[in-house]
Amino acid sequence: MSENSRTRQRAGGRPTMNDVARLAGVGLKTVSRVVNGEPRVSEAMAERVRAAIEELGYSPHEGARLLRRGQTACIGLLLEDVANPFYSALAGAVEQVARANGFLLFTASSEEDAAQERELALAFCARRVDGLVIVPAASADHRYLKPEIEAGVIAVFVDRPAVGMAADAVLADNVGGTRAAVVHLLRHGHRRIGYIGDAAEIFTAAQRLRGYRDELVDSGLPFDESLVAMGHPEPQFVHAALDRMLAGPEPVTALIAGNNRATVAVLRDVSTRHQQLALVGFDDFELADLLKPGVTVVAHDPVALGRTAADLLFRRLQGYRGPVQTIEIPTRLVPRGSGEISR
Amino acid sequence: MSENSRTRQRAGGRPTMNDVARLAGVGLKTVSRVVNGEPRVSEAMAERVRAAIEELGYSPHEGARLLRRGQTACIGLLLEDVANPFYSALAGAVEQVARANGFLLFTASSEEDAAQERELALAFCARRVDGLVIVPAASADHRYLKPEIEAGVIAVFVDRPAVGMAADAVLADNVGGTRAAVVHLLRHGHRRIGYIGDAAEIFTAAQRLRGYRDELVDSGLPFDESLVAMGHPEPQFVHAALDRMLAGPEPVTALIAGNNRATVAVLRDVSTRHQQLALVGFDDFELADLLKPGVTVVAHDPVALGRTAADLLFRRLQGYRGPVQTIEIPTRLVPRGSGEISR
DNA sequence: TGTGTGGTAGATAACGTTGTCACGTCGCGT
DNA sequence: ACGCGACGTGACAACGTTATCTACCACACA
Repeated sequence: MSENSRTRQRAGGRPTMNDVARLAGVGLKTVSRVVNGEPRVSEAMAERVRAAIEELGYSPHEGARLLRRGQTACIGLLLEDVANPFYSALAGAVEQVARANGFLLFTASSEEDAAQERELALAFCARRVDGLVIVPAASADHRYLKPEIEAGVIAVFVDRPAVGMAADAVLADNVGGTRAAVVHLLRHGHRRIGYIGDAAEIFTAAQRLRGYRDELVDSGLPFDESLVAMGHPEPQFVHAALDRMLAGPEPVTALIAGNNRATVAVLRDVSTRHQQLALVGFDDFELADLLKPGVTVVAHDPVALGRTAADLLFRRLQGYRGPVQTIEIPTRLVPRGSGEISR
Repeated sequence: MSENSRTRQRAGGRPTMNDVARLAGVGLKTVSRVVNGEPRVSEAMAERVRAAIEELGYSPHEGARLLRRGQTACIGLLLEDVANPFYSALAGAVEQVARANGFLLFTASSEEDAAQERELALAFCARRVDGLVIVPAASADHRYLKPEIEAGVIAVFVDRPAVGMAADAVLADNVGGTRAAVVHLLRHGHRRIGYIGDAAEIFTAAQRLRGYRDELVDSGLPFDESLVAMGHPEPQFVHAALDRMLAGPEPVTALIAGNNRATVAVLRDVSTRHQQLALVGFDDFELADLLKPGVTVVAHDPVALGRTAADLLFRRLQGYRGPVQTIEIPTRLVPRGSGEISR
């Protein structure tokens, strides 16, 4: 008992394997064997060790174990903003896969800032995560990751591809998504279709714009710059864009919003106007069906995105050495009313 | 050069401080001093070391450093489900505070399962996180954390208090919130007010129910069990509850929904019925203002909740030794129309 | 010339694990 | 009786850092 408490105090904090060994009167390695369930330990020894563990309340120091072992059983997830429902759904999926593989997950938000992304990614690497799932910040250049990847870190990019470097990526079919949106609106008779998207240096924003333009052109319609507004979907920005598009002799009769933020901003703004306006949003969102009219969207699946990326990461961690790949997750147009308003 | 590459290969993976020391032809500790910016290193030495670091692409192994130092500069965040917008907002706030303090953040979801919560919390502790922010799962008992806390881990509970143990907690004013909701509905002439909340063993659900009951009773109205439904707010559950409450000679004319999920479920269900029903939801949510009518809610502030909890955690990590405390974050009724429907 | 003194540098021992190896003790076949 | 695996056990080094302590040098001072 006094032996016990003396032992416990020694470390100041937690009991170590050494303390257990001393208390049980066995060798250090024997404790290690018992803790790890290795064979060739006599039942008598094992029992003594277990008793000592119990008495001291010992729990193994994972950090030390993993230092020795050379891997950490952690992955890092870097996204733009956990608080964005799209990314939090993605995060939930990654987390689930990580847990299923017995890994813990670091999470951090780059806040769409390339420097912060880099800093956080390198902080993860300094912690020697085994892998990284990254939603790149706009205008980031990922060459900074090369040394880490050469050192063995597995990186998988989601939603946006790596820049300056070949790396696995899991992307949504952005081009196909806006193409489908345009087709849908054309089918309902619209010929003047506006587009409000996020800042053009964001990969997904650029891709979606491309889908919009390509589909228009392929349909024999002009691509009119004045019907496009790219920028952070702040209320003022959206308001000004709508003012512009709805003015003049040929106002737009339909609008595509490039992401969930833009869609919401447009809905807010339009609700203060009198004009009827058909709308298709990119990204599905909760309650889209409860608005009047329901909001037609191009849905893509953040959960599939996250799960697929994490699965690929773990396949690589388990030794899969296939070539760098880009996986595309399909998008799907969900008609709910707002896109079906006819001219 | 061949020395260099041989050295680099040695570890199989990354160069270590030892490799740097060897290449620079200096002692191990000198490298350590340079890396940590300690004084008393001659400029000549420092320069040689920096050159070697550069050449090898060395980056320090944070895990090893922290093993030696005895702390990890990590905290763990445990919540019900990252994908729930309420919790992801909370997570974002915690993450921000962690980053501001130079800490990394582990995130995991308990999925409202006490066993999983325990397992994850202990996994965090095995990684020797310095602190823990926990949204307890329903019917969890937190005595399992006692040894960890005695060993120095700081735990702060958010949204729901610890069970079986005194611990810091940051809670919303749940009782006050539903009281305010009841007052609001009474003021608009309602006398038959239903309540649909989450499972009764969830702390917040119980508290909110209490506020509802207390305010009714204080106002001289009867508390009628048949107007209350507590359970997972699945569509069928909500549907059945509404059927019951809206039937009979004295149907409810107003309803309080106990959380964001319940509110949404109620909205969906009500939209398929003909009856007019006043509604106040607990938890604000995006687009609540865009629905027709706008949804009146009792808003509470997940960001304030998370930030306050994390701040308290870090104050304790910095040595603050005040008594265990419970901080209550106020709630605020936001009238938007759905609660203002008169009888 | 001996002696402090102050500033550098490195050897060595930790931190808490696990892997390698060597040791002793069986039981068994020859 | 002897060698020989198989088994159980523990000493020891290693993982990549940091802290402690000692050694060295140069210089100023008595």
